Amino acid sequence: MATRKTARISSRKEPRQARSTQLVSDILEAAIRVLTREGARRFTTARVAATAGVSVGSLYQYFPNKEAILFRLQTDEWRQTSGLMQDMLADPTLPPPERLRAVVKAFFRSEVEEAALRVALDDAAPLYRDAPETREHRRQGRRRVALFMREALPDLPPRERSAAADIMIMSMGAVGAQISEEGRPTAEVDRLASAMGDMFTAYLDRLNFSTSAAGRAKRGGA
Amino acid sequence: MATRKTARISSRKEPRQARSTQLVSDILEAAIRVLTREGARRFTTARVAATAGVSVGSLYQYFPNKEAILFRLQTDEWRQTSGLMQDMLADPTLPPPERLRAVVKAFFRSEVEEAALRVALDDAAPLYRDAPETREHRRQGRRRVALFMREALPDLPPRERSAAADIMIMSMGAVGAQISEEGRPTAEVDRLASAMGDMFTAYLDRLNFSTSAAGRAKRGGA
DNA sequence: CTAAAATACGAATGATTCGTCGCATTTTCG
DNA sequence: CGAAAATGCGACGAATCATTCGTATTTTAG
Repeated sequence: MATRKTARISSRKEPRQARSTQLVSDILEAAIRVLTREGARRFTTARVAATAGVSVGSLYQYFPNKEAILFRLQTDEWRQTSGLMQDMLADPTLPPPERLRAVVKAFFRSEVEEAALRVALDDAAPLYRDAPETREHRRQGRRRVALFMREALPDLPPRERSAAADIMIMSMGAVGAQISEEGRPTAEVDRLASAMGDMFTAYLDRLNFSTSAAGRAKRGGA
Repeated sequence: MATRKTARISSRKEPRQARSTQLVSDILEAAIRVLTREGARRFTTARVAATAGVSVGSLYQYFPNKEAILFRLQTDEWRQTSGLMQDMLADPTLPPPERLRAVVKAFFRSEVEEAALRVALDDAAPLYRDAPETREHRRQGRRRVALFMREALPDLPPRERSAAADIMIMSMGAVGAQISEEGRPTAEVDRLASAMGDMFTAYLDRLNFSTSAAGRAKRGGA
């Protein structure tokens, strides 16, 4: 087991002047450039600073360490899709399976959109994966899906329902890491998204069918 | 994009005497220990050598670089499950869906069995991911699944069939990275494996049903 | 305008790591 | 046995990096 030190990852100090605000956003922009163009292995504080046109010292004014920059990028990425997912999963005008399809499709699209960044962040994951903030993000994601599942699979016992949710989350979690080829045609991405959507809905339908059938049988219905 | 140098990963020289054969296996054993106990980040040649009770120089006699050790471990892991999968997927005595369930279950079990090692190898993946040998392994895996799919989804057009295969491979690929908590009870692992098996079979059934129904309709049948 | 606070700088530091090389020891084989 | 080949050793060179700290510059506020 890799015993990690559950490092603190929070901002060192908040930028107060316009100058420093600009500096921070320059650094973040540069960090993305470095990460996508050079990869996680070459993501060094010196390179980021140079790319941003700042000095390392300045960088360390606002980020306690390298992890913090990566974590910030990951957080931004996560926020960017998370809100969308939330809205889609809760949309009351669509039946649950349709919502799920929509979410899957949006997710594939967004993962492919910035494939290089996603892969690089993934490679760098060991650096920030165990941070408490990261855990919190995961927890929230699970909670949202769980809420959706209660609606999509109302008759399933909680234990099986959460297994179903876990499996789907797990499957989607693999997308970013594996779809990452550049220049992949949109049609192919959509085909894959559609396939995963089909798989999920087929699964949901079967779960609902078998439990409601069992329920009817128990209650003496046809 | 991370432009990598597609490093050569092959043995530097073959051990000829009993002494050196032992040395190599000592190194590999130590490598596993270091990787599982210390994690990918602390996996250094010095630590591996020390753990094995050998010198760095000796290590470099039989491995051209650090990647080679990791790659060798990954290959061994892969071989260990690959044969089993192959047999299960091709077993003619079971209907395809049952085979798939069996494979999924076996896969979950094996991933959890050595969770720490899998996760660490995953973290180290950037070091060997782009090696040609690794690509070859992936290619073979896909070919096997494709073969299975031709049997499980005979009526599906090839394009959709391969999308289905990709989605399932992708989903299973996520298991190792995400199921890794230690001390996870076997019951829970099996529940998850079972859920994924259910999902896959529900998907297969639906694909078969809809295409065979469409086929019947086209041919004028009921 | 001026003193204090905030911000920016980047050379220096200390730690880590990979991989090599010349030499010592052990094994093989005639 | 004895020479040649194989194996084993670990100090060392070279490179890379994260992070700090004393100083210089800019902004703010009185």
